[in-house]
This record gives sequence, structure tokens and C-alpha cells, in this order.
Amino acid sequence: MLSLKKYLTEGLLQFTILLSLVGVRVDVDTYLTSQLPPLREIILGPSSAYTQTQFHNLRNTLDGYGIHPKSVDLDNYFTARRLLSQVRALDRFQVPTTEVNAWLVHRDPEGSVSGSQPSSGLALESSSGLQDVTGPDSGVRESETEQGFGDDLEDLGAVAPPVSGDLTKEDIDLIDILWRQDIDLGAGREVFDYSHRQKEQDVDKELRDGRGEQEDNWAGTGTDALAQDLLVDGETGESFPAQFPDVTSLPEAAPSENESPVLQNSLLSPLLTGTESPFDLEQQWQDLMSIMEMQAMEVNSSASEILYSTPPGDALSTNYSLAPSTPINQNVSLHQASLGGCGQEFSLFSPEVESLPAAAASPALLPLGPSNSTSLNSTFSPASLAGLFFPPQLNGTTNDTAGPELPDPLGGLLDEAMLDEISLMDLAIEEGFNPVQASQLEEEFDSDSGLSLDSSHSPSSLSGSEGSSSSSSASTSSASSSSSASSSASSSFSEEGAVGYSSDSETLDLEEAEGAVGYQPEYSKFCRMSYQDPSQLSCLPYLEHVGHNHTYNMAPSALDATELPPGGGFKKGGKEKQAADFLEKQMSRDEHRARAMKIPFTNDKIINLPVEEFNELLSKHQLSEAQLSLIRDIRRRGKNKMAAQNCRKRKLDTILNLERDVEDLQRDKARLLREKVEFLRSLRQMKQKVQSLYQEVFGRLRDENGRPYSPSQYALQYAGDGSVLLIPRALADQQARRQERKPKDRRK
DNA sequence: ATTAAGTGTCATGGT
DNA sequence: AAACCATGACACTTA
Repeated sequence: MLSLKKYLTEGLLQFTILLSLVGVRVDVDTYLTSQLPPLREIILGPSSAYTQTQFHNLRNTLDGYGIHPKSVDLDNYFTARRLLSQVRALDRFQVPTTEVNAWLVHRDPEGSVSGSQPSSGLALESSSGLQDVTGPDSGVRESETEQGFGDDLEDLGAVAPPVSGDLTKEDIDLIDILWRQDIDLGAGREVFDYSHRQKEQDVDKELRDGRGEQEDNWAGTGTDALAQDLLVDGETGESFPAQFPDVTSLPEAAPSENESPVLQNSLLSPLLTGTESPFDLEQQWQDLMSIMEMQAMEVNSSASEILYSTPPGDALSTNYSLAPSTPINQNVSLHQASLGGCGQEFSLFSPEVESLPAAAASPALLPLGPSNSTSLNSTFSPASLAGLFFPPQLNGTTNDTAGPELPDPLGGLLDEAMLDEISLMDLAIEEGFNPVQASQLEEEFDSDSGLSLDSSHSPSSLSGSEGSSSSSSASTSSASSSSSASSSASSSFSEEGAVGYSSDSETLDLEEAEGAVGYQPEYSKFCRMSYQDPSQLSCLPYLEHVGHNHTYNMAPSALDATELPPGGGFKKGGKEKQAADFLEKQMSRDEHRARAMKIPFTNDKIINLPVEEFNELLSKHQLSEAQLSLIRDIRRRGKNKMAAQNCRKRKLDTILNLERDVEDLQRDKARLLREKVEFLRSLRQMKQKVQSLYQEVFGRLRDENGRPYSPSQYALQYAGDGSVLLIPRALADQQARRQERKPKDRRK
């Protein structure tokens, strides 16, 4: 706790100090304390504590800074939980902040500078509500998504009003603690919210069942009731999930109704409803999500600020109680001002801005609504920091171009990442990310191992043994699956002798595989093949004469039946005669021919003897041309037979290997997909943190007269070296446009 | 009787 | 060139 507080505060302090050094006056007053980490750490640092392992890597590569992970303890404590919740909440909105609404309402009356910007906050606030609403509203969404929405909605409810019937005091305390701890990490409070977790569990169940029961979740808990409060507009009585006003109403209504968060909710919601296609929904979702999270960040930051003025434990309660004139409110107002409802702020702080059309105040909303079509770029683009936090007016005019305004090193990546994520989501939905894979993924997550290539996962457990069986081929990545089984198998009778494709372990492996997979036919086949193989006859002489008869019932007594000189005297009892007849039937055609031609040696020898010995053998006997011809044919056919067997075996192995490779690749793909989503989430959260910090710092800046700077006129700009400058807005916009063009040109 | 799978053979091409 | 091997194609056998 303390460390967190310190962490954040120090970061902010340092940030502001840096700003002040740059020449901007900062209202930091009491916050001055100890060390001053690099600015980038202030900005990005908090996220490090938040991040997962991969994220560290990613971030490092992304921002180019070798930021060391901070708050290791926190990582340990929360990483696992966060990962899990993130995974489970992948499809859900995080709508952490409903509280803001209350703030705004209470705040309006306040004329003080600090409390004067309620409207801005409202816009975003309502947007969050919108988000929630949007999901359910759009019937296009799939069940999972709907669930996610439902959860989020619930979350909203749970989060907003502090008291939830189902939560015990302990629960609440725990949640608060966790939440506060995670403030710096940027996690939305819902992460720790009991009801939220409950929902998650429900969702998991539902996912497993393949069908969710959203309604149950909604009505089930006390938090649901809260959620319903949010969902149902108090003034309009409008039920968000069900229906929304026309989008068109927003522009007009928003300006006039800035003060009423509730109303804005109703107003904003329509924006979201606009999109209907799944893709748009996804985009929208992402937009809203990020915004919401950003908002959550704001709340968090405000809460963190609360730490200064109030006991840490009161942070939540303070938020809930919404004391109008508390320092918290001031903090909140700062955020809000930068976020959305700048209109009032302007009126208070910058008269010149006040003259702006009332409608302009709504622009804060614009990013939300319009962003639907413009996608994340407008909302999350690097420069969009300014856009997000600055007055709507500007956004309204420079909505599209505003993005690149700030040369945020992360910006481009983030944007792309966001887009990618969307496409990813689509991919996931379209492709293999069905319940099966999802469950599999979940499994892997639970196991805490990103890579579970265990062959047991695959429906056909063939893969494991197969992989081992073919040491030759393209089995590349599957090392994990097969490994041990093969090496020990060499004892099998599959000595293939002269044949080139001799993989000792192969036969056994196949057998094992078949046994496991039900490859019975193959099993018998290979057995036969093995026995048939002349090379094995040396080991199993009694099988020598098993021919093309599909049976192995070769009596040892039949040994060398053909080799023995015809009429070679041996007693023929009844049994023996029977056996002989049987054996004769079992003989291959070539054996019959050889017998008929009175060939003086076994086919085995004919076939498997090395050329030299074979020729020697031939030379030892006086053979007719016919006999010689037959012998050569027998040898040729015999060798070809083995070759064919090997060929087929090889073919089969190849097929099986390919099959396994496909499975492995599918697993890898799913894993990478998950990881990507994770990364994107982390990136988004990090960016939100940066944004909130930006907001906060900017909100604390004061000019010579002690007045805050107008977001519409000034913007903070990150320099490449990590410094931060306060520059005129126009200049920032210019630069943003410049930067925006570059990537486009590249594409061309 | 039909069919699919397994085998054996042949022709061909490569080593 | 001879010997071998690999493989596609075809035919036969068997279940």
C-alpha cells in the first residue's frame, strides 16, 4: 500500500517537477519528496508493476527503454490474479467507473475552480455507461460477448455505489484494499470486485456450457441492483440495454445537458448503438473499453490523490460518498476537465474559450461516437492523448487529425496493436477460437504455462508417438510431445535390414501409437510387415515363410521348406503333412515358383543376400536360364516389396507427422493469439496510465496567475528524450498532423 | 456384391 | 552400367 502510494505520488511529483523545470508552473505543493526517477519512469513506470512477464519484454522493445520491473511484490501478488482475470475478461468490457457520475452530480453546484469542470467528466462517464449499454443493445453480439457485457454492466453497478448487498464488510474492505493496491497498476476496480469475480466464474461456467445466462447475473446479486440503477436512467427511465435514443440526438442534447451525468448516459448510449456489424462492435468495443479503462485510470489516480488528503482506507468510501468539496473532488475535476466536459472549465478558467459554442462542449463525446467509424486510431492514436484530454472543441474540428498530435512513442504501436487486436478478435471468433480452444486456452492459463504442447491435448494422441517415430522427417517443433517414447523402442523386431528406411524404433512407436489411438489395422499391418521382412527372418527363422497371406501362423517346422532339397527325407506324420500343406498355402507366389523351379536356396537368401554373396551363391549351383531368371525376378520383386512397404510406412508417417504438426501449429496459433491479446491489453492499460498521468499533470499546471491551463490551448508533449513540454495547442496539432502523414506516406 | 484397406508388382526415375 | 531404392499406378486379396 504505502509503496504504491509512494510510487504513484513520486512519479507524479517528478513529472510535475520536470514540467516545472521546463518552465511550467506546477501546483505540487505538498508532494515534494524524495527521489526523482526518470520521467519516462513516471509515465511508464507504474505500468511495469502492472505488467506481466511478456509485457515487460514487449514494452521494453516498444518504448525502447529498459525499464526495470517495479513493485516486484505487487507483481507477485497480483500478476497471477490479474492474468487470470484478464484472460477471463478478454471479451468483457471493463467499466470500472460509475462513481464519477455521482461526483459530477454533486459537483455541479460548486463554483470553485477545482470543482467546476464536472461536465467534462460527465461525458466520459456517460460514455462508460454507454459502453455497457452498447453491448447488450446490439443483438449482433455473440453469447460470450454478451456475457461480457453483462458482467461489465454488473461491474458498473458494483463499482459505482459502494454498498452492495451481497458484499460483506470484509469483502468490501478486501476489495478496497486490493483495489487501492492496484490503483497504481492501473487495474480497474472491477478486477477485485467480488461480484465481478463471481460473474467471471459464472461466465466461465457459461463458456463451458456454451451458453450464458446473462439475466441471472444481472438480477442475481445486490450489485446487480446497482447496475440496474446505472442501466436504467433515473430521469428518462430509459433502460440502456434495451434501447437507446437516436444517435443524432446526442450532439444537441449533450451540450445542454452537460451537467447531468445520468442524462449523458442516456445520450451517449445511442452513439454506441449505431454500429451493428460485429466488426464495428468490436471496434466500438475496443474504443469504449479503452476509454473506460482510461476513465478507470482517472478514478484510480484521483483515488491515489485522495491518499494525500485522506486516509488510504477512505479512498473508496470517499468516492462513494462524493463529498462535493473534498480535495478528491478537486482531483476528480481535474481529470474530468481534461477528459470531456471542458466547457465549464473554460468558462471558469479561460473566458475566451467560454465563448465557444455550447455544442462544442459536447465534443468530448465526439471521440466516442465518431470514433466508431474512425476506429481506434482517432481515439488512441499517440497524439490522441491531447485529443482525449482536451476540450471537445478541438476534437470536434480535428477529430481525425488530432490523433498524432503528440509524438507518443507508444502511440503508433498502440494504435496498430489495437487494430490488430480487433482483427484478432474477429479472427478468434471466426476461426478456431471455439469453446474447445477457449477451454484449452483457459487450461493453459490456469496451468500458468504459456506453452502447453502436451500431446494429450490433441484429440488424436497419435501425435506424440508419431513424432518420435519419424526421426527423419519434418517433425520440427514437436520435440516436446514425443521425446522419450522412441529411443527405448529399438528392441522391437522391426529390424528392417537392408531396407533403407530402417527406423528401429519406428515399428514399436507405431504400435504404441496405434494401440493408444486405435490404429489397429495399421498395427496388424506393420506387424505383418515386420515379420515379413526377410531381414527379420534371421532373428525369427520360423517366420521366414510367412508370405502374402495376412497371417503370421508360421510353424517353425516349416522352416526352410523350400530350401530343403525336394524329397529331402523327413518323416511326415499327419500333423506334419497338415502343417506342410498349410505352409504351402501360406507361401508366396515367388516361393511357389521357386519351389516349382527347384531353386536350391531360400527366397530370403535370394532377396537379402548382398550382391557379391548372391552371385557367389548362384555360381555355386548349376542353374538353368529359367532358374536364373526366376531367381533374379524373385530378388527384384522381393526387394521391391520391401521397398514398397517402407514407402508406405514412410508415407503414413509423413501423414501422421503432418497431422501432428498441424495440431501443434494450431496450438501455437491459439497461444500466440492469446498472448497478443494479453499484450494489447497491457499496452492499452499502460497507455491509459500515461493518459491519466498526463491528465493529472496537466490539470495541476498553473500559469503565472495561478490559473490552470486550458486544455484547448495547451498540450503536453513528450520529447524523444523523455522530457515533457507544455506547448501551445496549435503547435501540438500541427506536429500531430505532420506525424500522421508520415505513416500514410509510407504505406503508399 | 460392393467397398475400402492392405499388399504385391511393375514401370520408371533417381542415386 | 549395374545395383538399389523410392514411388506412382495397378491388380489382387481380404475383411
